[in-house]
Amino acid sequence: MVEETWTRYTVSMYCEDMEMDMHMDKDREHGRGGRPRSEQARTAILHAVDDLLLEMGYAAVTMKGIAQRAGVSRQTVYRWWSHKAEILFEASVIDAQQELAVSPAADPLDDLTAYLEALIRFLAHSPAGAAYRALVGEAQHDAAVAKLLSSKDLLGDSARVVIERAIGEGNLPIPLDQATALLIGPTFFWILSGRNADHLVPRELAKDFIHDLQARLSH
Amino acid sequence: MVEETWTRYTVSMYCEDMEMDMHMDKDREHGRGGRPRSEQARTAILHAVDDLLLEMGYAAVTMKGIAQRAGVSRQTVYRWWSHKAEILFEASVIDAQQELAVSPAADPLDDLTAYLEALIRFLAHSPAGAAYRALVGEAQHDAAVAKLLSSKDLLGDSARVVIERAIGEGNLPIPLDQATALLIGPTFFWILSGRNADHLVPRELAKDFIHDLQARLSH
Amino acid sequence: MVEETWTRYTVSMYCEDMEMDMHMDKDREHGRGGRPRSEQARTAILHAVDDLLLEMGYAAVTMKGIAQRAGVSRQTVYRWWSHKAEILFEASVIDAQQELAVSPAADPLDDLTAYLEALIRFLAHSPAGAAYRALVGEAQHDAAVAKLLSSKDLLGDSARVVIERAIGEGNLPIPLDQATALLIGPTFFWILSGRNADHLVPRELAKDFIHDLQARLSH
Amino acid sequence: MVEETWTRYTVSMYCEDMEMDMHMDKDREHGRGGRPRSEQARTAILHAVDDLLLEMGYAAVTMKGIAQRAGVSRQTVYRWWSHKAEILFEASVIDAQQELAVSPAADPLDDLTAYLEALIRFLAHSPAGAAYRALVGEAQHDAAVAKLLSSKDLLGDSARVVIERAIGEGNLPIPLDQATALLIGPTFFWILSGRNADHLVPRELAKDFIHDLQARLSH
DNA sequence: CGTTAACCGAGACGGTACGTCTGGTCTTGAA
DNA sequence: TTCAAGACCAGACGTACCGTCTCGGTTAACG
Repeated sequence: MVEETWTRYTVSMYCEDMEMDMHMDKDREHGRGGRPRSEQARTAILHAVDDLLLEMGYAAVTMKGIAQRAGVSRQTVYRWWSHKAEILFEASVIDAQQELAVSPAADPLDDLTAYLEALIRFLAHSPAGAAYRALVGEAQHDAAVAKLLSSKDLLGDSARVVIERAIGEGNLPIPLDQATALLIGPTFFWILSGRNADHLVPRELAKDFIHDLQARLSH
Repeated sequence: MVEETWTRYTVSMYCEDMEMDMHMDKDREHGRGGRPRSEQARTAILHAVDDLLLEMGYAAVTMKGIAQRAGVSRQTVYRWWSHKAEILFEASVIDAQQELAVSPAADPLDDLTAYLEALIRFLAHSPAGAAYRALVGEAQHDAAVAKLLSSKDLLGDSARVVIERAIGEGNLPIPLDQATALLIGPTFFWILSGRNADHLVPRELAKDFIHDLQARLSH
Repeated sequence: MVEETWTRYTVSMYCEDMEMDMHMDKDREHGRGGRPRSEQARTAILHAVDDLLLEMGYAAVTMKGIAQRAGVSRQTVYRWWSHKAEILFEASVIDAQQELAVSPAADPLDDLTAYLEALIRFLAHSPAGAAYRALVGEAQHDAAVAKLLSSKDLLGDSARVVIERAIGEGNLPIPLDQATALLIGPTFFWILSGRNADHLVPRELAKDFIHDLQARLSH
Repeated sequence: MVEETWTRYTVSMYCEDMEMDMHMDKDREHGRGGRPRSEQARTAILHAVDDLLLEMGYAAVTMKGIAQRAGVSRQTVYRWWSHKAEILFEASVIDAQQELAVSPAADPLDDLTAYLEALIRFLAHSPAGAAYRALVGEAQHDAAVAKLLSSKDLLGDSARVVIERAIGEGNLPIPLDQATALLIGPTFFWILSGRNADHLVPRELAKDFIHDLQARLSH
């Protein structure tokens, strides 16, 4: 099952065990009468956003431009998304989750290193990462975008998974949230402050993270 | 020499021992004849930007709005600054530097803790910090702003000063730049990703940083 | 036969002795099978137009607004009327005919005066008259509305009846059509050009009309 | 002197003895600073309205369309005119005045006949007349347009001139305004109600008008 | 002590995105 | 087949800001 479901103005992610809900959703939402939403229009819009971001840059990602590129009425865009940030988010979140999900490694250090490599690749080189950085940027001066972003903690979630797997939540001397900040923070800062991502050494950063935890344990 | 040029002409900091330079500057720039630049207009614009950002939020910071608020012609704004990012930067950089400069403490841990407290205060609560976060945001999808920001590494510079003072450059097992990322990163990520700054514990973060360095040394 | 067709299907007046026709109409239109047209929807729409015109003004008379107000689907409106002019016409024509029909008076001058009074009341103060003026307005730049209006010469018909009764067609020195223009024209112009209807003196206008005819006779 | 003057959002007509005022107007309006209004843009817009009305009909006369056709920004149109009715009015009023001004004839009957011929030509066949009819139409359901039209009584003014010349105001048994309604009314009604203008006989209408006045005098 | 060139305010200009609105059409499921 | 509901495309609405461009008027160093 590859379908996604959505509700008006919210973004619902792909989830295997959601099939049943989807049926209910559709029935509830569609509620008796009315032309059903055009799946074609929806995907055309999401693709248009992706394409525009890649080809023309963030400045060209415009509600008007999206509609034009998607061959869709402007009203249709506004009907389902309030801001371009919402479209951008929905268009990139699936890719982002995939790019940030790393398969487990035997060694905890390898595991964390692999994750940091993925994180760097995502933030510095991936289109989805570019969208994400743009959204983080907007969030700094737009409360609506900030709320949108906080509704789905992409980076935090992905880091939590890896940390739990590599360290084990029971072994953590600090709350999981703070651990994610220690793991992600230096890389996040390095890239968002415009520094060269090639100078980052994932394995060293992973080691730093482990040393932190060990030092905190021995207190 | 403490001065740096990053606007079309010159950004003059308010340092007493700079008067002479300014004279020279003026002479050089001014060519022969002509009305000199109005210092009154310049400060009015910078104050207008500050005020607008505080009172009306980032959305109201508009070239048009700035000019109106400053009681200045739109042309006069464009004559001296290309983007609103430049004005915002110039308007907040002095405050930022002051807020990020902490007086030395006896103990390295106290020193670092004091710095992190200042950093948190700056990023999470200060108007200048709000401006800085907005600029970092813009930089994610505007190369010009990115270049502007990288011309004056506010956070990096301030951290470097403290690290050198607390640790000593000779004692560092890693390049200074990477050390700043370890120190700043977690806080930077925490705040820019919209988390509650009150949950940060500066002293623990400072300890983490020191442990990192010690662990690296013992390798 | 009192019925006239001018909409796509049929405009049915509310006359008791028309029931049979309606039945026939329905049968004819209905073909075989299918849900019959909802009389409820039809009257709801006509009433909605009336109400909107009165309460919100002509600008609010919108196909969408009519449907909403009538609690009816947009499609249902379009199914039976092409333009909003058609609905407006159908909604006001009955009222208009009643308002323009004056009971005979003993004296020709009284008869004509009574008619002109009704005409002024209709054009200047009646809701149906407002609708009619709006339609005349639209007709100036919309051929379809012009054709619609000319299909039912409300003013001309009502004037013809009165003139025939007061003067007698045999006594007319000019064609009936031209006589109606002489009778109606000054009032029509006065009101449609935005002048104050209170300044009109129906009895004097009636006298003018009679003098015209007498002068023409004596030639 | 062929220039016109204008003030913001109002229409000022051509007037010989206005030269002096114009100077004052320009000085006053332009009031110290600011780029002066582009006469080129203004005439381009007025011509565009004329052209669109002729070529594409009233439906195509759109603020957007006008701007596009005139090669002018939309904002520039809105800066000087609120409604498209204002532009239409300003664009056609000069032509209208010229078309409705008839040179005096020896005989009063000839004078009035010539005027009615001009009136019929204007209302039924002239582009300026088409614009005028459209405006009268809009005025029936738009108070702003009604006010605009009443600010310059095109038809009334032209008729008054002729009546005064042909009859003499002293000889009128009724107010001048009412006389104009008697003269214009029948023709106005005939054409605006969609009847064939060729069936009008100006000389007979002129006679009717004269007979009216004579009959009123002899009371 | 007048030139003169760059400054300043005001504000009109062409462009273009914004978010909303209506016009018509189409597609559902129920009656 | 009609109905209510409502999504669809198309495109005009009026507003806002962008960056550029005239204007008339000011001002201080230069000659």
